[in-house]
Amino acid sequence: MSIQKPKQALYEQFAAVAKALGNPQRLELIEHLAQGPRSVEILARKLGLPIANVSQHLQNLRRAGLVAAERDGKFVRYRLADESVLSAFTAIRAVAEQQLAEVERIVRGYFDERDSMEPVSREELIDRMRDGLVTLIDVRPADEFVLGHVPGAVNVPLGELEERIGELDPAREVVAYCRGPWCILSFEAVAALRGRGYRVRRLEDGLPEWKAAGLPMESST
Amino acid sequence: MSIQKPKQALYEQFAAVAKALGNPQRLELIEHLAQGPRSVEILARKLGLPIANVSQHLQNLRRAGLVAAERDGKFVRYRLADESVLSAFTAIRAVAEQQLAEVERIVRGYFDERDSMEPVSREELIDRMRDGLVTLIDVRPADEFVLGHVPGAVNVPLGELEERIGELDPAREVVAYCRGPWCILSFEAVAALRGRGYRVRRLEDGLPEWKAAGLPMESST
DNA sequence: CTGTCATTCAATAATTACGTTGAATGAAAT
DNA sequence: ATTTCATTCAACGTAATTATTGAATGACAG
Repeated sequence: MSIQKPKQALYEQFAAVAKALGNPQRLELIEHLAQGPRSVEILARKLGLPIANVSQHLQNLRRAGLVAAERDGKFVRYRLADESVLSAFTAIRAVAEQQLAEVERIVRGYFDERDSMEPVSREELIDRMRDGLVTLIDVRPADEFVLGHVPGAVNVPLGELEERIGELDPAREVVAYCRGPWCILSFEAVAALRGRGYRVRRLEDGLPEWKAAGLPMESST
Repeated sequence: MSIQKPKQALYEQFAAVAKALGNPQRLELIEHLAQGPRSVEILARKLGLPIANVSQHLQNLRRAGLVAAERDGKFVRYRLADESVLSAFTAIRAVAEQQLAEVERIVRGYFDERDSMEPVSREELIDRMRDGLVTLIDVRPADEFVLGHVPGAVNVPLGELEERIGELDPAREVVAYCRGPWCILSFEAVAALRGRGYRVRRLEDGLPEWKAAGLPMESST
């Protein structure tokens, strides 16, 4: 029976991909790489992990074919190997969202806003931006912002939100986005601004999804 | 900083889903369950594994929220918890297909047909079936066939193909399908029939994808 | 050529995952 | 009640995964 062997081998290939995704740190790396290419050092700083550790995780991802790397002078620039990697990440997140009430509970537990946290869709945002009705803020750190952001967005990193709150017109609705639908930064921003009386909502997705949808990007180089 | 804790917890939830998918046996279980609910014993027979082992894998999947189980007399009927599980499986398979030339190589290595192995799309199949141009054969084992199949398909399990080859009209094109795009059964069937001079192709997907697309199903109860 | 910096490698220890075995449940049939 | 059968549990040894550490590479600057 020549059936068993290749079947096994195929499932092992598929499992290798899933196994590479089966680690919280690596998933976080993928979410960062979904925003654009990054060096090992930058990623290590973002995750707050030792460089050697991040390097190993990245090599793990590379062995599974999820990321690619190329040398750029002293740095090694890692990037997602393919759009299908983000699809897989998204699909896994979707399973978690649907199946694990746990996920909802975690976010709810920390951001106990009884009032509306319903997100804004990309389409709605585009419409309201065109009509000049909203202020769009990107609450990611400045270094991520310069590497790429939604056109028209103002960068207000979460840490600077308090001091720069005067820049925001209280008469206009504010929409905040960051790295993805479960990225904590935008939840915190919404909570903070709402506490100051602003009308504010989160964008349903983050930058990677915006990019994947083929919508225009802007970068400050 | 209240940011770290929930972020970690979220990525752990996502990783738990991927981790459950990161095992060849469990992926094979999911592919079987994508065809319909199954008992532990049936799955164990299909995979050729000890029952206790399969039971543990299924509980593993259940803990991650990928499958659900309900008692039915002496049996326990397992099923996919949600359509999103099949999406995740498909997305992971897509990454493997794109990234790992290995996958292509494995199949090619065992089925070294230089001539056209291009599959038939679902749409093309539906058209040609309506026009009565093709014989559609389901090469899965009979027990899987009776639990659900594409309307109009004839069940010719791979093992019976040789002896029942007379039932197939050599003047009509044959299309074979089985459990999924990489299911080995249909590759073997195509190779065997082509060796006998038949015009024969594989359906690009298998039954789970047909079902997921909302196309009609038929079962022989 | 030397020093510096980003990255990788190698070795270790702690933890977790895996398959196997035989016993324990739980439901149905005799 | 007892038997039978499907499933699960508990315990074990083996293997794989993980983070950590310090040393090794490889590229650039002076």
